[in-house]
Amino acid sequence: MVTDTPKRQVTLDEVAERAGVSRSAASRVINNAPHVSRAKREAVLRAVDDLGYVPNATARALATQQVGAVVLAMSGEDPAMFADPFFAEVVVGISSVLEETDLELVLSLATSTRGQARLEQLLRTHQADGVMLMSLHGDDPLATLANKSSVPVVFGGRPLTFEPRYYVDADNRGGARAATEHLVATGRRRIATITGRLDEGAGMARLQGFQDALAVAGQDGGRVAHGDFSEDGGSRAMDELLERYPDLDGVFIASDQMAIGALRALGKSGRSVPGEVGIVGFNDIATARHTAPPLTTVSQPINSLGREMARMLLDLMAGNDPSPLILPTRLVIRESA
Amino acid sequence: MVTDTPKRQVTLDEVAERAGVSRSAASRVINNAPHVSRAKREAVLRAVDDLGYVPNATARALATQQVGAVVLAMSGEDPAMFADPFFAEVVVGISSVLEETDLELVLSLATSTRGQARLEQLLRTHQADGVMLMSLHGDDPLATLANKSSVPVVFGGRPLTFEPRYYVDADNRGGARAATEHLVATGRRRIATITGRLDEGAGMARLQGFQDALAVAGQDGGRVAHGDFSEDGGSRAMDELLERYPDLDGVFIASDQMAIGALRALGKSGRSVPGEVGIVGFNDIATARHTAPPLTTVSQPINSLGREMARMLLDLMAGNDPSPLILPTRLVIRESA
DNA sequence: CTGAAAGCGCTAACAA
DNA sequence: TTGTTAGCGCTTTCAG
Repeated sequence: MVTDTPKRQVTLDEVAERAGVSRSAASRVINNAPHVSRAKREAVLRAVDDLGYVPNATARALATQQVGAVVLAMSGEDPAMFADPFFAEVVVGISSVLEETDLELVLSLATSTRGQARLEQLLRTHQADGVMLMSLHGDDPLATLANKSSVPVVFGGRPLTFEPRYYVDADNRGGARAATEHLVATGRRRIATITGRLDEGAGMARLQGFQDALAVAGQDGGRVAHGDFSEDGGSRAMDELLERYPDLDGVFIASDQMAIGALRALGKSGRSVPGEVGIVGFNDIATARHTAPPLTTVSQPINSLGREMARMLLDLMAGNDPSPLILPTRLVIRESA
Repeated sequence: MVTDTPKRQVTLDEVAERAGVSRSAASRVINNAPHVSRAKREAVLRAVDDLGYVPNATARALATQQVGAVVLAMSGEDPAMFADPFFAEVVVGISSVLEETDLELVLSLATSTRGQARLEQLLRTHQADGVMLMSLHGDDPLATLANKSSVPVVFGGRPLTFEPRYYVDADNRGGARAATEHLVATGRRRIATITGRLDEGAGMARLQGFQDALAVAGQDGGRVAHGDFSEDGGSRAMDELLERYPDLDGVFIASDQMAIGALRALGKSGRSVPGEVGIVGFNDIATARHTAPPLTTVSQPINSLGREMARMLLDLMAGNDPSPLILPTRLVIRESA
């Protein structure tokens, strides 16, 4: 027979009474603070056990002014974007470090204005002990808000408009440079790029990396078409590129999704990959291994990104002053370039 | 100039004082309860505005005994499994309905024993007003625990060991049946299956659907190999199938990931798809459109699954008694069968 | 319609 | 090492 969970909550007072000690003594035991005699400590523990006492987190939060939760907030107009496996992986990373603590993870996908307002409120009302902010677009008001918030905030990725004090980012620029250098090294001479959204830090950084590499190689970095990270966007951008630069022989594409779209467009135009044009993507999504041909791409340490964000936040909450982090990316060479 | 967020929290008392009313009156206004004169109401609202008052959620929670949060818990031994886009999509669905309410979403990935313990505690201590539970394996102790929990619980998918009172599930059995019927209808006569984990409801249901279809068609439903939903598992299972039934001409595979592995194994063995053997997968993951050949598969309404789980939970929390839901699946015919 | 007062369950000075 | 005493900020009877 399992002890049935009692309907009403067992309070600390009841435990104290049962154990024959004061409430504060009981409290000390629960939080294993010092200044409790061994005898009393054991009595309390026994009472806890008998009664099935479990501390009330809310009451504790009210008393300590600490919520016991951190929030991961992502803003953006399109709810569907969160379905990106990228986020799932980040969450797994974060979760794995939080699991070692007593903090809960609350997820806030702020898409609608309503959602944004809630997030804003969350930041103002100390409903969380810390905040992780991801994927801020353009001049997201959230960024400013977060900055003047009194709770610790760490950014995942860097917004365009300012450099946050605390952030962890992937080396997008370096990854893009490596990707482009690979194109150069394999003999491509008329290289173009399809960018991501340029109102996002990652989109811009990848464009810069592309240009860095071509500048160093002494090649023309002017062949650029704008995409939006989506498959269709990639396809459209590729069409545009093909029309403007029919003789291009290499393309660095700022996301694998776009690269998949581009592959389609390339196929329609009758170009062979990697024969006539080599392409390299970014992100190393699962599908990248199954396209035809398999995609050469840049892999990000997504899980680590989440992990490090969480660690940094914890550090911050502990009163330390951690340094920002930039995580290395890695070129994964497959067959498309 | 933006009003600076004051460091200390503005309390209701301060608002009341500023507005020249009692605290209870102020409280009523905030929660727009009746019995407040128009004049007072406006005075309070003005004070709120002037002071930048925002209610303290924790205090409110303590007073009302309502946390203002629901948790989405997923248990399972492998942290990586949460990286599955499936979960991301479910979360998006849930989030979209929660956004209309004032509830926060806390995410609990209980992988380690530590994590499980925390979840357990969460359930016992009323740290949430409701719980959504997903992907329970075998005889997960969580299931029992959740069942005798005093907070409303809705299941995503059905565990094997018992039929929960409240759940929303996809029609796995029906989907598998449709998939298999398609194989039959396209002339396959020696059809096998690769199952998922059979200690999961979905895995078992898909096997049953397979058998249903073959029984109706009067064919042999005995060609089965066991997989674990993973790509490698699918590949291994396909090898096994090929060895045992070299003449098979169709395979229903309980997940696209496994189907991808199977495709690889089939290629190695020199079989053509769909020429010599037709295959159909399950889930319609993004990659399914890009395999060679593109995968015929069963699509689940994942977003709706999340959505309906949230709705059902809300309903439950409102004191109603909703009926379980089974969401239809849909066969997506591409080129692999 | 209005306000006083009694909690919600826990923590943390402070005094003993 | 102990226990007493105030709170934390909000809600909610219950009289008026």
